[in-house]
Amino acid sequence: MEEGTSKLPTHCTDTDGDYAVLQWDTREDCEVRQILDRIADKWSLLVIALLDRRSLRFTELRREIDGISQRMLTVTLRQLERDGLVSRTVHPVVPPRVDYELTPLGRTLHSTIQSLVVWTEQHQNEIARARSRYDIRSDAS
Amino acid sequence: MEEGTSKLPTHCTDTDGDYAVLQWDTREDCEVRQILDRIADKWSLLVIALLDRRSLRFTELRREIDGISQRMLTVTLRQLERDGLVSRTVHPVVPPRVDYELTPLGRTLHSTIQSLVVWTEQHQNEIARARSRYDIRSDAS
DNA sequence: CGGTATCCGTTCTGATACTG
DNA sequence: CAGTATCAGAACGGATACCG
Repeated sequence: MEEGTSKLPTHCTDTDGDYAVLQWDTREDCEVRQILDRIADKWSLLVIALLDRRSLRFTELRREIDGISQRMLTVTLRQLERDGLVSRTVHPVVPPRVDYELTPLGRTLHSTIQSLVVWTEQHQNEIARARSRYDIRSDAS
Repeated sequence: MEEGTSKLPTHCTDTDGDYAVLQWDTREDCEVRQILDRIADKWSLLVIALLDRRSLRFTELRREIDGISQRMLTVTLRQLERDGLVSRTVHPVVPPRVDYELTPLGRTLHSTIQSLVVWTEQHQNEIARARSRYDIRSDAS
């Protein structure tokens, strides 16, 4: 199961100048690239960000994430569960109750995601201005 | 242009317990959601991460990002340029030379993106194990 | 309530051909 | 070299119907 053809060095840490440089695997099928695609997903990001602090039920998540369909929430939660980032707890009651919460691994990711969200909130006006500038220039062309 | 129907509070910072809680706009057309979709994009993430330290030419970026098509690199770079995250410099020489580099705004985003990449690298094995566990359970069902 | 299964339009993306 | 334009196939994602 360990690779035979030098598969998966995945990244190497290198020193260039006076600080560490991260050089990741350039291959498309690289593990890191695949995982990034998953967690940087439109819906995954929101689910992880919302599962801060307390567990949420399926319907609560759906209500919080405007625009998500039942199908996409299910798909997203299954992926996150598969990746060990979210845990799913079924309470055997009627009507059914299912709680989702971050696993310890998921919680370590949460802070990084949160800083991405915070960055976006703090810079949204700057980005909006940049877009206006760009669009005006394009119109003038 | 300022909203008339209480548009765009976009997020409010709230205190609950002993630390700040971020509650963002749940609306789908919210600015933050749109921007997150852009920067958390599969290719954008990689471009921003690669543009650390030095500017890169179009072809250099294409070589570094395995699997990206010319079209998608162009599209991605235009979006990042529009958002004011990447600057495009055309050198009037033959053959043409175009350099891309992070703007100051882009550089502030870079560190956040980088920590996402680092998180992924550090936890890829843990995720791979979680996936195996999940897949084995599913097979057994 | 919390799903699954299916259908089907839209969107994304790569391949290809062409250009300044 | 660094693109643009076009097109077709694949993937995404919503709507709907149904189930434990």
